[in-house]
Amino acid sequence: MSETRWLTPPQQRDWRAFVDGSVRLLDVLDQSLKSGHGLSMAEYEILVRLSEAPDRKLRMAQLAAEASQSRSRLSHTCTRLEQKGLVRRETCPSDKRGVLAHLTDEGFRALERAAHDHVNTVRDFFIEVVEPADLEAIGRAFSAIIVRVDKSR
Amino acid sequence: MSETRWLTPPQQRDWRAFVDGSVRLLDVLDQSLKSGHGLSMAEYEILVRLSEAPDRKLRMAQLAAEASQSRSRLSHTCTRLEQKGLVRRETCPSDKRGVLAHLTDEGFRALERAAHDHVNTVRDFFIEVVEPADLEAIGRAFSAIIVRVDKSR
DNA sequence: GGAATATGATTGAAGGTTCAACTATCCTGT
DNA sequence: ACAGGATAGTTGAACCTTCAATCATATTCC
Repeated sequence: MSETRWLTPPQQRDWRAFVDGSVRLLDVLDQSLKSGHGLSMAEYEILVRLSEAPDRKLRMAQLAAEASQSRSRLSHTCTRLEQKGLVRRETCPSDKRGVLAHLTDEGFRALERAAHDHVNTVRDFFIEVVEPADLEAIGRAFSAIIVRVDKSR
Repeated sequence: MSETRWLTPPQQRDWRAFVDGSVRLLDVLDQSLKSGHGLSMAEYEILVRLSEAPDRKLRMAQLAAEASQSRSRLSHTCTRLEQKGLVRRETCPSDKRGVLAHLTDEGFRALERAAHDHVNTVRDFFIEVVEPADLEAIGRAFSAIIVRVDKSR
């Protein structure tokens, strides 16, 4: 059994700030979306990705990857979004195993409304609070983390 | 109804990198803790805070605040941790409404074991991947976010 | 061509989180 | 002293996520 190599105190401070801060920030965003528009952040992310896809359609697997969700979770969430009328599913013509999720017009309008408030919350609790140079650092750092995590799968 | 002030493209890029990256990173940590030690990250955080508290005891409300959890969630989680024998609860002598959670010796040992692996995962997927200067930026940024979020409550 | 295997997606059950309602104790002002 | 209100924590139900099993279609390879 190898010795544990602890983080240095500054590393530990920074790491903890991230863990606590990100949990709180994502909580604020989730609550604000939910109370204002009845959407969770996970649902919102799905709608965003669909809205940007060509024809507002995406295969389930790709949507899951883009929204950082498991396929199972996406299936359940899509079922709920479908019941709300925001998304519809159809079988993929080129691969009959596949399913295309697509954003309905109602879904698009719901997203437009939610996005307005959401962006303001992101501004108030993130963009305005963080120095521009630190924001860039965050972009760099987390892009690298995404690469690292995806490499490990 | 006011116009939506969208983020600039670089702001949007950085923001999305953070959302995606942090979800994936926290997922990796959660899974690694769960598969290796049967603990969720939320449970781990609770054990850490308790281990650092004087006498390894903390009031529920303070523990909830330090672990960025709701009181309700903490209650449920403590019930599970108690069933595993890692935590015990006792009524607070100075305020009979209050409850003190305290880490058992078994809980402390479980934490020691989990921490060893956890720190290595944090190293592999975070510390080693992020430039030192960017790490400092993250510390600064999220400390400011914590202040901002807590101010809004 | 067809058996074996891989991939895409869904399902149900188990486990965890949130929300609102509730109990109990403590504090405040009169 | 005590009514009213605030604070601490728990609870159960509804909701969401995870996990393992399943079904169907596609691909590989002999």
